[in-house]
Amino acid sequence: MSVVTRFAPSPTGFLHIGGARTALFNWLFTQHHGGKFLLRIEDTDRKRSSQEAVDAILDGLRWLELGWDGEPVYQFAQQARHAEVAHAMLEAGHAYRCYCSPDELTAMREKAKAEKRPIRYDGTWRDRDPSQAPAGVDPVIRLKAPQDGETVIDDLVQGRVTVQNAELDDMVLLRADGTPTYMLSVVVDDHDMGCTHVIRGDDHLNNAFRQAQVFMAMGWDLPVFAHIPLIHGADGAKLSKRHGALGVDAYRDMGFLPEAVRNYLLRLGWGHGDDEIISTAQAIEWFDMDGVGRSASRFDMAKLTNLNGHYLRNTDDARLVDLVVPLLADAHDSVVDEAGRARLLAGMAGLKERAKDLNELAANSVFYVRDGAQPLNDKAEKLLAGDARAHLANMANTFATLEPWTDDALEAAVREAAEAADVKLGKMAQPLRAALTGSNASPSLFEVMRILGRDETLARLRGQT
RNA sequence: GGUCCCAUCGUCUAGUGGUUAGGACGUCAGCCUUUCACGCUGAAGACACGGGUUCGAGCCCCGUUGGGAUCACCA
Repeated sequence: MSVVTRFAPSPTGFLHIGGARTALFNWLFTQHHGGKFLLRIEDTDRKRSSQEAVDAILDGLRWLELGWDGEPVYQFAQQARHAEVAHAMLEAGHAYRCYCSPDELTAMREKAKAEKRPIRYDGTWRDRDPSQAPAGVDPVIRLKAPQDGETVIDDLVQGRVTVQNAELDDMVLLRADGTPTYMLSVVVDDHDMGCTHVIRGDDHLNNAFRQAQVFMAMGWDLPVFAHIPLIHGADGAKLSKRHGALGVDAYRDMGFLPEAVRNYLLRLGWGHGDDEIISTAQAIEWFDMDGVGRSASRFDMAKLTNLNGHYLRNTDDARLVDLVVPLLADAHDSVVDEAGRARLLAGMAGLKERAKDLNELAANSVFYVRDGAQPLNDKAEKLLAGDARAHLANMANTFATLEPWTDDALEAAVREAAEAADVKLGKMAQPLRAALTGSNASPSLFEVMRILGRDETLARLRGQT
């Protein structure tokens, strides 16, 4: 039997990091087993669903490179089918009409709460004859759930979980207005889509029991469930916007690479021995549910950042240039021309060693693409205080006739000058760096000068004197 | 509150009855070095607690404590 999984977000907001991990696990699971990864948009809550959210989720999945099979299924469009199943259950005696008003139900709950009894529907209409129905009340259809025995879920992550049927009440399948509830829709859609595995957040574990009852009432095969633990914020509390429950687009904007985010999310709650850096191909080969832990994990921005730095350093220079050029234009007001692009490409190896994310990479790259005297940051300003500018002028004269224009020759010239002036190399090099890059930190000074070329180097040095 | 789930360094985890409890991120120290990074070396740092079972328990059982999820005509 071929594996079919689905990712089923509600389009009520962006694709947050927890949803992204759920999608990743579903995707990896199907890639590993050679199955199909389907997408279902659970848009039955018309008030909270929006097309913008659908787009954001799709964009997020695309950015993470988690491709799905076929067209997304929109749950709202399946309404008639869901209602049909509810009526079939009614016919078969697995469901019944309930005429309780919302007020009555509220009163029922209040009473149960006051008496410290479990809060659940008391089955008022379960065995009552429909002839006793009050006039003018549209009934809901409730599941006629088994009252004795227990329901068992053999969960791939949580193990065998059992709940007494007496703990479960008769949930609503079809509302008074004839629309299906989520609990019904999920089951029907999972069945109709042929899902063999349902991999989702463990906030759904409790729902699984009632959903299992619907599957059984319809005589359908139960999918294999895998409820994966939720991701918490750094403080251990539920993920909130303050610490990571951002949309994946926010991580893209923070300059993270999709492969770094995937690797991080994979290791959050899943392990394979001591392995940390895991390529997507390797992940597909290794991934399975038995490696998934059962406890919630905390989101750690520092580790994501570290991983991102690793992937950045191992990314092809040309791809990084392509990623950085738009950032230079947008955030640094520097439109990159052909010459700038060539410098960027030449300097990228040195640049990428020093950045943790694309934004930092772009910021550190600006000096390569902005011609002329560089604006100085505070530390660069200090480096050029005192007699430093005089050294600059001397060095410029030396460089004017230096041959060949190579890292080694450049370094030799600067070392010689430092010796002649009887100062340490740093004393000579740092002011040069400040003038050339506008900063106190940069890639190798000699590499910078080589890439900038003689004319630009001289222009920048003389521009500061 | 009922039900369900969870519990190894600050964080992510390895560990399935016998280990000096391992790795990674982070932290600290040092090396490298023209700066900043990278890299390298080293250090500190954990089995929540209490009972069992066993020759022996981080691993098995029970309880306690702590955390989480869920209890709608939302999804």
